Amino acid sequence: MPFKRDRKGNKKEKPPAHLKGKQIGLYYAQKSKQKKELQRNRPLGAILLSAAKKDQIQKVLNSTSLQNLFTVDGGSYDHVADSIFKRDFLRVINETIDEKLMKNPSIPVQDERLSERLYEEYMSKQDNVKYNKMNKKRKKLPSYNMKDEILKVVNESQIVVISGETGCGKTTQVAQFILDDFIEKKKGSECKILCTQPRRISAIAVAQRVAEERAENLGDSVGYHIRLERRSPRDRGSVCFCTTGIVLKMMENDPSLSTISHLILDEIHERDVMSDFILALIKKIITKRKDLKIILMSATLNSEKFSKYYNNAPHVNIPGFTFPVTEFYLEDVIFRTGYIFDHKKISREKIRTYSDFIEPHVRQLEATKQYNRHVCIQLRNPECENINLKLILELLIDICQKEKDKGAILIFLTGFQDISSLSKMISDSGYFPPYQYLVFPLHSLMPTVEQKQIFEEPPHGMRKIIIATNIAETSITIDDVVYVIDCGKIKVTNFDAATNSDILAPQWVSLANANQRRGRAGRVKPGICFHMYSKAREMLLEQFQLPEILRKRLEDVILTAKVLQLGDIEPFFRELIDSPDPETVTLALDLLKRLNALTDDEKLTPLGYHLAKLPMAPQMGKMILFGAIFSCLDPILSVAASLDFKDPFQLPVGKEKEVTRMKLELSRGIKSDHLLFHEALKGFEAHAYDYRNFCWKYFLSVHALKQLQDMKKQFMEYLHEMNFVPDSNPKSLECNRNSHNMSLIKAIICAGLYPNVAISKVLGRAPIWTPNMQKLQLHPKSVLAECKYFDSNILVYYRKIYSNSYFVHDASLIHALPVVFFGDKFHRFYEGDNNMISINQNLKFKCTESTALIIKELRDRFNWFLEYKISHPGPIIWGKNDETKVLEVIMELITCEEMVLDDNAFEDCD
DNA sequence: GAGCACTGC
Repeated sequence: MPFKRDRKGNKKEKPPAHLKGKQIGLYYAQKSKQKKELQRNRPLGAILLSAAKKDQIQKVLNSTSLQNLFTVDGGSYDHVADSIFKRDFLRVINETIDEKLMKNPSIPVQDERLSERLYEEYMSKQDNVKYNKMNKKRKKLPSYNMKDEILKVVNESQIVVISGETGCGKTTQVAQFILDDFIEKKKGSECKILCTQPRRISAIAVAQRVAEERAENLGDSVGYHIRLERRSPRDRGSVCFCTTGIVLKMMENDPSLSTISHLILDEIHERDVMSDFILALIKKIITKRKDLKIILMSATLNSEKFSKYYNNAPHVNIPGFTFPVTEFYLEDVIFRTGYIFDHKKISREKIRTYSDFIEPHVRQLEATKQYNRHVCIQLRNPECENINLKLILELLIDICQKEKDKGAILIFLTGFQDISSLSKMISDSGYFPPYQYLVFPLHSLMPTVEQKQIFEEPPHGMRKIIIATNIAETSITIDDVVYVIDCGKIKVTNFDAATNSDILAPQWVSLANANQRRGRAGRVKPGICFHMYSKAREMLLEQFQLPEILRKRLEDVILTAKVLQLGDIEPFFRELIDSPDPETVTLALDLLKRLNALTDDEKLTPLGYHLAKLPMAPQMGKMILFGAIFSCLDPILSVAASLDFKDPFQLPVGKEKEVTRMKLELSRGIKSDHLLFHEALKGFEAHAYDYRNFCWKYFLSVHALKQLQDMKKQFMEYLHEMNFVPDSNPKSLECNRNSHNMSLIKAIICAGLYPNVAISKVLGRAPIWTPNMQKLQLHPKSVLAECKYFDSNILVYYRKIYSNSYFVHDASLIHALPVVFFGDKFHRFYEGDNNMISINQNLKFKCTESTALIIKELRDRFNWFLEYKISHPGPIIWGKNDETKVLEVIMELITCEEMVLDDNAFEDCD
């Protein structure tokens, strides 16, 4: 065979002599495609079971009679023993929400004595000094002037849209107007208001503020309810501020919100999935509950859209009040700083597109002589549209030297890298000595987000500079900001149905974002905002960011819809304000069917029913159910909570290397980010008295760990309520018989995360690939990224996001058997003389015929058992009867495999 | 030799 050598000197096959020019290229393309195909088809390894082991398994299989317990009967579930589970499950799959609403009418509460008492209490408060002092402040709010108009509209119609900008006071006042009106009319007992907020902190903060205005403590007429935390107000004559998710969960049991008189949905312009979802549910509810009042509150910009959605519901607009903020654009910044942009090589086409866009604007500037020639030349350079940290630094220096007001400066950037670089540039520049400037990088991963200092007034003679992501747009509010520098970009994850993956990319902000950023400069006095984009660019900005429902995977949303008994998904999605892409819907339905959460005709399975009830992504739900069955819950709860909420590690600027080192130390050589999360929580929970030192040492967020610990408890309560565990303590012995078995825990992680499997072609080497040979990279934050040698070629992961390339953010190295036992679509086949098995066609393993048969039987037996257990929830009783024998065999195989392969790995290393 | 928007049950 003819060879030639490639650039690296390796032998390379020559193309046939008759091929010329382009054909040679095509020949090589074909070759590489074939090579990829070959790799795709290559088995990942061999599965070996000794004859003695097989004998032992066969004995267990012969001695148990589990298959008699369960026969599938075409969806009627007659075989399922009568139980609470069966009753609830059948109701959810067979009844529609409309039928449920009919059965659940509201009972108006009229308690004259209570109303009288509430009235007396309210009247006596009118002389309260503190109350009156607060009232004076309230009366200055723009919304206060519109009290009568708001009450009139709310009285006259079932649905009202109230719009107003920040500072108008709608969030704190509207609920109080309604409540006080009821009380004054001696109808206080008939009023029970629920008011939603999109974020946890705002629910608490608003409740505290309102209680203060009423000169009361939380728990009287005002309370809050967020996940894992609540201060309920009195039952009647009250307002409860809660997160949107809480209301959605309430509706699972009581879709008509039968005890509520008023539902206020605040900040609906943010268009998060949950509030969009509730908006659609309201349409169904209002026809059955004519007495329920709905008040929708949004920013002014898109309030019309909501009014139209409800058949032109009446709309009240409240003028806002903030201090004026002067706006400047890139033109002004270039003028001020005299900055000169570099010239970078870009394609001719991009130059032309840019020039078509900017030329009319620059010509106009030239004609009006608003700016000098320099500005016009610079604007014509396409480079001026990229984020330029040097220019931002020069602007910052200019502000500090020339502007008289010494208020705080807030800079919006897109991500960790930029924030970190700009912080370094600021301290290296020499213009910002630490005794005059307090510089705070602000990012969800940075420890500064938990520092009080950011909110406080700086010491005399010092000035705050905050460099933040969009976290400072809504989540974190710093009052004394006077200058805002807005880079004009924002990072957003979009789900891409074509590649079935999330894409994280910077894009231009929407006008709504830009307004919000600008508004951050005018909270206490007049401010200045610098937008780092031209007036021409502003003309092209979208009004709003894409609503979340168009950017997300839809598995969770579909499960929620199912458990709310909304029937077929597509008709319901069509009723939403914006309907998601059908392709994304299909992908989500397919995955739910593969997880065995939905049947082929889109009905919830018993497993799906449990997954829908659990407050987490379905993969994590499956994981904790398996953790309960295999009695290794505590570690699995830690993993599930961390993956579903957030990993507790922080990343201080400039400490990247050290964080990596400490993570490796904590992971003790186990190649799994998931087990690292478990170690973090284990350490935190073990150091009851000096957890702060532990957290400090390993760069862990105390706040995040506490919340994760609470989530574990909550998950346990759900499992207990579902009757999968005997009590609700995550640490209880019955639930943790096997919690020391790391191989088992990794196998259960695999059971939850499957089909998110990645493989490396060469044992122990990066790069890694999807089974369909898409190239992946381990994210540098993963402990596996540092790993020089893998002792297996299979790993499972939860998050895969495309940014510069496809990054796997968290991973665990696992061996073959967990995939073989817990993966779907098991096949046995021959390749030549070799007996093979495959999972989902794309993960192949060699093995003998008898091994394949015995594994298949074990798998079938386990799946029977699983299906039985899921539809007959009850704690597993170990060692007493047949049911645990199959589990024990599987566990033993999984554990042995790891030990054998570890030895092989050592030999390979030598 | 790498790099990580933000919420929520």
